[in-house]
Amino acid sequence: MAFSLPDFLPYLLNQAAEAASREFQSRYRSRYGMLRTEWRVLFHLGCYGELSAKQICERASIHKTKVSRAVAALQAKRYVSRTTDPDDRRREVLSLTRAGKRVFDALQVDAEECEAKLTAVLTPQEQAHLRSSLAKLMHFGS
Amino acid sequence: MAFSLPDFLPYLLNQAAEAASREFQSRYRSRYGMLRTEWRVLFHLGCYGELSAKQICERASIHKTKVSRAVAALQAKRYVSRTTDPDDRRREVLSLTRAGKRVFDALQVDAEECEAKLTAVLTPQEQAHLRSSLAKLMHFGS
DNA sequence: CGCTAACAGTTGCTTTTGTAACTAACAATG
DNA sequence: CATTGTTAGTTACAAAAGCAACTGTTAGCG
Repeated sequence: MAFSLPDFLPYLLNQAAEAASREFQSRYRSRYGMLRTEWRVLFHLGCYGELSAKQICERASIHKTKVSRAVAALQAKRYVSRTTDPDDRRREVLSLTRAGKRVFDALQVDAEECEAKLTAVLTPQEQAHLRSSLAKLMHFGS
Repeated sequence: MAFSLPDFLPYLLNQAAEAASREFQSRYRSRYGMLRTEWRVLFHLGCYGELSAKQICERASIHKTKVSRAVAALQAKRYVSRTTDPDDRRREVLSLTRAGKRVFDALQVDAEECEAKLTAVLTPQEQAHLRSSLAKLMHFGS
């Protein structure tokens, strides 16, 4: 039986992911000069509150050097502040500054618009199925 | 209403795509020293026969510089050969060498194994829905 | 305690990607 | 046919990612 590239899940997933990302990317990039890892870190802090770099790495499965540099960039933009955890001085607790919260709020609106555009091509049932399947695949290797 | 990061499609899609890619990546990387764009180019030629770089760019929506470099790398590995199209001497027609075909055949087996592992976490119906939704999202911006 | 191992995070160096400018070939217009 | 514009593909330079080695801190164990 012939192999079909457009049915190969890693390929299909990647194509869909890139198409979806492009839409949102234009917003955080042009307006705030942020990189992909940067908005992710910002959103993690915005959605879940204070976290250490390590916790972000685990939740998002991003490598620690990427997070480290994203945090440094966000700190340079004054969106994120850090304090050393007094109970474990290796740990740096990250949180959004007021400016960071404002940017998060603004990008949240963009994200919702983007989500609306994407989900518009799917029925509510398709959306539910998609999310459920993606969630299963996401935790694949772990 | 609170924004939920794990329900945000660009994020969810990306996480799932990366998880799925990791599985296959280990194979083409360790065994053939190939990069992501390289296996894609190889598979395009393997699945569809002779193509120009431009055609691969369009089909896979990969930037032309990435394809250019992937083709150069595949040519250096003697997996791909090129001939100038006599009807349009700007055009370079690419095709797999015998060695390239062998590698393609081997990787096809790996791809099918990988696909099987991934689809194992989904029912046949879920798979069908997933593919259909991904296909819709894939052609989003175009 | 003192020693070793593990951990959080950073930095330096290499590889890969992105962007823009380039070459070479064709096409259209006057 | 000259000139201007367009296309296929490459290359040079800058930005970003990956990897390994490093610092500083905590934890375990003799």
